[in-house]
Amino acid sequence: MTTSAEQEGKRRGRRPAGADTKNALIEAARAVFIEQGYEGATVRAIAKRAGVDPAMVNHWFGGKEGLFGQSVLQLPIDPTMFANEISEGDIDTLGERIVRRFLTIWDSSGGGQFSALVRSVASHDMAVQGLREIFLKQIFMRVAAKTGADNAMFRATLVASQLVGMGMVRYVTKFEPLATNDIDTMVAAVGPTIQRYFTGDIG
Amino acid sequence: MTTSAEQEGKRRGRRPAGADTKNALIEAARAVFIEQGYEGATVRAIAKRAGVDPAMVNHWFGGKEGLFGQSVLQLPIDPTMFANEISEGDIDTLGERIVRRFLTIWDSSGGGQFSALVRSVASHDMAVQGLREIFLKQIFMRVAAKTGADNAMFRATLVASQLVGMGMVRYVTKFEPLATNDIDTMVAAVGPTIQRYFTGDIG
DNA sequence: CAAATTTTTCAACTCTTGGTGAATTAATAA
DNA sequence: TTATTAATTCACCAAGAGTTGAAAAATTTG
Repeated sequence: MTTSAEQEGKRRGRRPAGADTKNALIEAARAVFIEQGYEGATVRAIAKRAGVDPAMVNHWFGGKEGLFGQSVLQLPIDPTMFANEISEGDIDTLGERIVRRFLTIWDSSGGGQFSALVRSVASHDMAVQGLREIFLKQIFMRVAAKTGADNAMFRATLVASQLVGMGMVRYVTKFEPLATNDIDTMVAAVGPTIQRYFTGDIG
Repeated sequence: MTTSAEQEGKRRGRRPAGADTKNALIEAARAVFIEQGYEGATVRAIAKRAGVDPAMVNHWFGGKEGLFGQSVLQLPIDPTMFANEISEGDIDTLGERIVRRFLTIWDSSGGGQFSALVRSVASHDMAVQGLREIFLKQIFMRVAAKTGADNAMFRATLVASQLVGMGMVRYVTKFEPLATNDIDTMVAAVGPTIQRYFTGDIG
């Protein structure tokens, strides 16, 4: 009965306004990259999920690579703000504050955003450079410096290792009960570890 | 001058014996999967590296998937043996023993094997199930049970989080100085964390 | 030796990939 | 209104993917 041209949403030409294709693509890309990784995710699958033609990826982002950078590689935090927030306050509760802040941020996306970042790092070398820059130099290194302890860089990497690992187990592999334990429980368990890495005796 | 049939090493038919194609493929697969990830690694590239025809992958492993399982997903340790080794000895140095053992094992492949596993987990859901089974239930859970502490499963996941994180930073993102610090230094820094997760107060 | 089997290469097939350019339609400017 | 610009879809391409089946050569078996 219906010709292919009659079907709603398949007409050619510019859309009747209000349709934010760019954002739709970014959200779809996040989801698909999370589920499939960089290589596994296809431009076609992303476009389909966004309800848009695959050619739009090229039009708006210059290609798959560009879309990747504009979706997954965008952190949900402002590094400088993060560093400042956790720096101010009692130095003895620094570890607890960081763990709480870390989990609050990543929990808000159900862990998907964290998964995506790990996938990026695993399948895409360029992401590693970005992470090092942001996490280490802009955040942990800055915090470690404020404590005045020696071996600031080593301490920063130790902190990163525990936080990244906690994220892996909670968001990626989802080992129970760590994956669903409430934040307070996690703070009590992991906070002291971070605290020691920053201000304690590490050998 | 030379016809294609004259060139050495390109004749058809069975090879002059002694050529262990299967193993050559497994080793090549490990290398390429490590460097490229599952999707990024091509059967052709693996075969070329092994000096063998791509069709051999199908012949010996039934396809790319099979080769993946027989190469990367093989852990370089025997879980039961590992659990026993670290269980025996002074319970107060349990943490140190685990860190030392963990690093010794994965350092031996230059970290590549660990990277590959992470890549698998990130791009291949089936690997997660395998990891949970092996790491948690067969190793850490068993050890945690021996200590007689409460919350054995929570403790096991905490241990896993710190070890996985250490592996991520040392082998995957390679943040310095943690990436190249010698094992003794790492044991001194991280050992106490593991020890506390197993036998200490975690909230 | 002859027959059967195993191992290997080769060529080709099909499917999917990311990307391109023209055509089409809506929105906007003159 | 008319002309211009922006947004979207479509059909198609070249490259590369994993896989397949037949042919060829070495080995093993009878």
